[in-house]
Amino acid sequence: MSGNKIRNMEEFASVSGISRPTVSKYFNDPGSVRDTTRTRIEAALELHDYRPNIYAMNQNRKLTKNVGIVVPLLSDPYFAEIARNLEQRCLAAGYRPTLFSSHGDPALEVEVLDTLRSLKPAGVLLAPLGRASDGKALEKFCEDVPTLIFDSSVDQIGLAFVGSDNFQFTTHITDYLCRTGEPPCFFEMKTPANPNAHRRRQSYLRAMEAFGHTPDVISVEGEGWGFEEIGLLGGHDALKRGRFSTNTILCSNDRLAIGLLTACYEQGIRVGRGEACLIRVAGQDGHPYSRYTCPPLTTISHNYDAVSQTAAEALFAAIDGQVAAWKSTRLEGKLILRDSA
Amino acid sequence: MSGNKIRNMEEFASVSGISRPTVSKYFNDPGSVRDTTRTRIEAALELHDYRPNIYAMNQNRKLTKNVGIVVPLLSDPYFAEIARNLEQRCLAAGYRPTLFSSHGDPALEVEVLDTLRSLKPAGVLLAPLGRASDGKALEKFCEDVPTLIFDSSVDQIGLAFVGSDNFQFTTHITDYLCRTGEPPCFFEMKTPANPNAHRRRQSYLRAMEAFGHTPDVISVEGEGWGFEEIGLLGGHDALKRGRFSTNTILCSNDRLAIGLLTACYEQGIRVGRGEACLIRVAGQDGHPYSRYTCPPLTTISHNYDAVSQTAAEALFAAIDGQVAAWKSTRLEGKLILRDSA
DNA sequence: TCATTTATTTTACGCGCGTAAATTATTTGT
DNA sequence: ACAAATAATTTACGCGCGTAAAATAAATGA
Repeated sequence: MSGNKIRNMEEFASVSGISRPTVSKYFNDPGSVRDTTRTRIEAALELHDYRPNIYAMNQNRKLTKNVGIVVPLLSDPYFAEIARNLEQRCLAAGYRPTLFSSHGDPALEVEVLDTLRSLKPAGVLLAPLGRASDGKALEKFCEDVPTLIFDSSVDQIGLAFVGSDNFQFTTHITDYLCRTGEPPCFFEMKTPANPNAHRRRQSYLRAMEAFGHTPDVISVEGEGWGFEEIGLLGGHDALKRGRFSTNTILCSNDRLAIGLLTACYEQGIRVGRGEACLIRVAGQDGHPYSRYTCPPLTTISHNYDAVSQTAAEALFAAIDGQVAAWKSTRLEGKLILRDSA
Repeated sequence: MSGNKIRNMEEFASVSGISRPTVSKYFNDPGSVRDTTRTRIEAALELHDYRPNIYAMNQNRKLTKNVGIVVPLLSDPYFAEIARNLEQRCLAAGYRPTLFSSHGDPALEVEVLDTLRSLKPAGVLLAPLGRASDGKALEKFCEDVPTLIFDSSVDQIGLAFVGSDNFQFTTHITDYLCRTGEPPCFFEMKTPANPNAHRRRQSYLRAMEAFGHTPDVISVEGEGWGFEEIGLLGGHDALKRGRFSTNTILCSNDRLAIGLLTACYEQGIRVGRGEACLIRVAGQDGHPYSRYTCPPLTTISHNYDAVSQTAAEALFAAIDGQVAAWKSTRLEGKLILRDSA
């Protein structure tokens, strides 16, 4: 930690009594040098706090240790949470993660990929914007950089896809709602940003048919990623116009549900499964804030840990040279019963 | 965009008919070359999509164009929003921002600073964890790297401090609450992570005295950054034990208020300013989700734009060599009246 | 037009490290 | 103790660019 300043690896090598190439080897993989050598290097490291210049390191390395993590919207706690999870797995595996957000903007998404390209990352964990993404740009990027797609799938690009099983999600929660009360209608955005939304609608329609009920989809207007606001405005509108055909509303996602709950509140409509409640509302995603809505939101939650782990491990395996055919992994969600439905 | 691949600046210089050092100059500052030269370079750029190797660039540059943005917890939408704002200002100013989160962990905060150091950034925008931060480490970092502290101040370190005026925040909203109903009691964490919390409590005490009311502070247990959970549990406890001396509760921050609102809901206590409401609840911060609580939360909001702008501009000025004495800028918040109080 | 200012080119060097090949030292197995 | 396997060292080169100094060219001004 103290001692005289070390300028470069050459100097550090000489003070530690090891040759520079060996020191270089150590920093690239501490396990690749002999125990006694490692001990001596680490002892010297304690005294002189030297760190290799990462720019010089990455300049010549065919493969950097960088991993890019890209999400559509970092201010969405769902993505923030999954990004955090992925970040820590990268660190644990010895990679240097860098976080990027597309901020809901396809042009920014392309810029992020461009920036990422110049970082020469060993791999990228990418959650695309979805429908609005520049498909060509994504595909080209995936050809150049080992990329694992997560959360929302776009064709068969990249190394693999890892996400949640939206069919299972919606089927499961629809089933629950049917068994415990009136069959639900489905509250969604007319033009969702995310392809998962389509799967959820389809799955709702199928499930309702399978259960012998008549489906009813309420698609509200609204563009962009301000889902709560869209749910709020669309909810107000639908409530005023008596658009909900049953007392149970399944929302396409939790953020929409959060907005709808606020609309219900503002119209004095009590939500929940109690006696005094007029309607039931359920969401999908297991959003970090779903616990704190009023009433707390019944939802079906992503398996954050499993999604992150599967995605990260698949990427690391690919980086390590383990070739595998493109594969789509969709993990099941878990029903979280709360007071809203 | 198409054309044959350019390997390095040498090749790009020759295809564009300009010397390499001039091309290098262009990439460091496009405005520093003659118009005709710039035009020719940009024309060549259209044809050959060359991008300088950032590692080679940064290796020898005394000052990179990197700017680090560090927040205590990126999954908190408040920090996510301010980080996004800062990020875009950096990009607009021609810097390369990189986002970091301490994830509420002092050890991680130190690690982040260590990582940042090796990035040789031109400057850093740092929102410290606060009380839990390793003060020595922060101070040392600020000596080595031009750092602007924002959100929560720690001594007089770094280039300057930019944040909100917590005294004004609390005084203002306390005043509002007193004028419109019963004077508020104050709901806070006993051991808050953030020094702003102390300022808010102090300010509440002063304001109450100034207005001739008796203050009442409810400090709830709970460690860490799960404020909603702390507000929920502490709220339940305080409600059960009749700890609130008035019908008006001012929370130390919005996330705590979100938890408290959920506790109220779960105990069947109607919140708001209407006839049927038993208590009023207000928050502080202008959290992105405060609009969607039930009832929507009355709060006093940070001036996100002004804080970001002031912070970013102060850092850029310092990077440009404009020396200025250490200074603390605290911006006023704006009262946002909603239904909760 | 000529001197002056400003931009560009040429030349040359170095940054800090990766990496490959050949050599030497150390460990391991028997 | 000796051969074989493994690790470390020496030597040497190159990556892609920044940057400084000197020479040259172009723009500017009177």
